[in-house]
Amino acid sequence: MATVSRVVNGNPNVKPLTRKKVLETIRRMGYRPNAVARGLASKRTTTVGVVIPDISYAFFAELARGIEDIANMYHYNIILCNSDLKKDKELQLIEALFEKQVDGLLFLGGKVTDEHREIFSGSDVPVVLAATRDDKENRPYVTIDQVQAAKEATGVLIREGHQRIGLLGGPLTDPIIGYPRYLGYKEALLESGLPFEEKWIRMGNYRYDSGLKAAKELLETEEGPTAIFAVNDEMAAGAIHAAQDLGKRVPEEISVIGFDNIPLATQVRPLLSTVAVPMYDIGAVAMRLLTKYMNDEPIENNQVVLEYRLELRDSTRLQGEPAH
Amino acid sequence: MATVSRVVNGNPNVKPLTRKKVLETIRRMGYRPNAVARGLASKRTTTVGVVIPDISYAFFAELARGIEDIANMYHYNIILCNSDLKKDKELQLIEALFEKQVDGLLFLGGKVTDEHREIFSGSDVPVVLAATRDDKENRPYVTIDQVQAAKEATGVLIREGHQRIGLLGGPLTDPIIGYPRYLGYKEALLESGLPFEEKWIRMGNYRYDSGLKAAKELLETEEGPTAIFAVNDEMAAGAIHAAQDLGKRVPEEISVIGFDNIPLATQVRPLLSTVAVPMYDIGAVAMRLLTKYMNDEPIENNQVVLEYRLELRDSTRLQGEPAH
DNA sequence: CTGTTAGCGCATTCAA
DNA sequence: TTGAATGCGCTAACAG
Repeated sequence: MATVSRVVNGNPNVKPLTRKKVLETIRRMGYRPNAVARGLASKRTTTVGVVIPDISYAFFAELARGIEDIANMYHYNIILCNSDLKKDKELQLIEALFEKQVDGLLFLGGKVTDEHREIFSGSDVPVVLAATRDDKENRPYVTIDQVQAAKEATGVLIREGHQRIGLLGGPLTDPIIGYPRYLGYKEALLESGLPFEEKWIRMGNYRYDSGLKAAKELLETEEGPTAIFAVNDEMAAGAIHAAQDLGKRVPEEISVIGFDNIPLATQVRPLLSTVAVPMYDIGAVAMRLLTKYMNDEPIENNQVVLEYRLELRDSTRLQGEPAH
Repeated sequence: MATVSRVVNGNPNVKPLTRKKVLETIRRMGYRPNAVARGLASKRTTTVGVVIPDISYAFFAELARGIEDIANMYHYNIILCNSDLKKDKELQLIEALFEKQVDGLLFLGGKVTDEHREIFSGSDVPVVLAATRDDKENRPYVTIDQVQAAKEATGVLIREGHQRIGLLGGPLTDPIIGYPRYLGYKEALLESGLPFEEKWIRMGNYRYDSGLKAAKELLETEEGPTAIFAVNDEMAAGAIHAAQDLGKRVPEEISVIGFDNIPLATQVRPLLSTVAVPMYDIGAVAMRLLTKYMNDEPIENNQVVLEYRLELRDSTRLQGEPAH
């Protein structure tokens, strides 16, 4: 019995001939190791929990792919849970994941509250944040500099000479996307001495339809913006179509820049200029970092800020890529 | 100890006062049940395995959302695995999932081979197929009638009066999408007495870029098609843009119809006419069916064919919805 | 209604 | 290099 355990787990202390015989017998009997029993005995389940806002968003789907690929590479499985960004659901899911004895947890894109911190620190399971961060406590994360990126995106419109730049934002209560990207927009305007006007700001829910609708409102007003920064690509695509529906040409009359660089960005005409966020990499790097924690590998940097890139295509007029 | 187990599992055979005391103590101690131990003892893990081609495809992401929602509703967790439609990877994943003692398995959108059948029947874990089927063995599935739907989509173009109808297909070796949708296209043409020409057929990989490229080739040829049926929306969107890039107006000069009705269909101009596939429902119904198997509930129908719907928007000229 | 007992299928000592 | 014994934390009879 112990010997079988040894060969199944690749323990070298088995005579080659014995190993061969065991393997043969395993094959013949169709023996399948019970990972649950193994998990109970070894206290390792080789599965990690992933709490993600909504897998049906292109952004998170791509991130999840990065996570799963790396997990698979290190022989982990992932238990995937949609949180819809609801705190109570998040908490309940994390609890359930801990009960299932996951070896690690990836928490994506939600706000980290005291309740999160309490449940996280009540366990010795490593937790890595992805596409979010905890600015109060020191917890490992992988993300990008949202404020700076939003600032640069807005900067593109400014350098094109626009004086009236609108914002298609997300809820300011969203500390992960909505607020920082709003902040970047605001800072860019203020630093350039351009007017920052509430009336050129509309909040959406990150979906195409909300972008379409909000952009229409913006563009229909007197003295409306001549350029729009949307905090994600879906809304930006909506803005392009809103402009077109109103008979305005993009980018000749209206410039639009988005954020994320989801596939949709190259599936609209004109091609959408945007901030290319390394979605897959955020997931992959976060998962890799988590494996280091789970296997007690040395960790040089547990708070990684990935690079983004301005991807200027045809919905803006500026050419080339500015340094940043 | 047994009493604690009873209150944790909601067993009614506990005196209310005792229950209260146990609950109180649990809270005070911060006791967290170990689901792995429970799984070993009870032989139920309340987790199901999901093998899916690629979660970063909008189609499967939406399906996965349906699965997870219903799983969550019935207090199951899902272990999500991307197979990339590779048989060996699928097999290996299924094996790993069985080792982890999943209570059930959802197998999505891959071809079911003899090797699949062997591994499936070598276990008593219930398996439900979603967005695919096994036409050789009698296994539960949830899907739509691909051939008929493709036939109707093609029929829309035929009724518009087109004589030269092109196909943007998938690999004919793909028995789930590529082949049946090709078949529907072919049957529709033949039944209408229209020419079925190889030269009007291009195979893509379901991605936007391949649709764009293939459609360009098709539309640039002499005597090219005046209408295109793409077997999925991404390629259809590519076709719309290919036409536009060539200076042809959609739908005035070229009609395009897609398949799936992913969000992209309403995020291009003109809005894409397509076959609305109930992606979320396929996932949800499949998961619900699986819960019935896992809980030994009576099952009236274990091979469900869901309804699709023609969603005629602006990339075709036909109005309204034909009966089917 | 509650406590006692015996596994669940493994990994992990410890001896041999 | 191998086998025997122990226990991981729980559920499921069973007895009381």
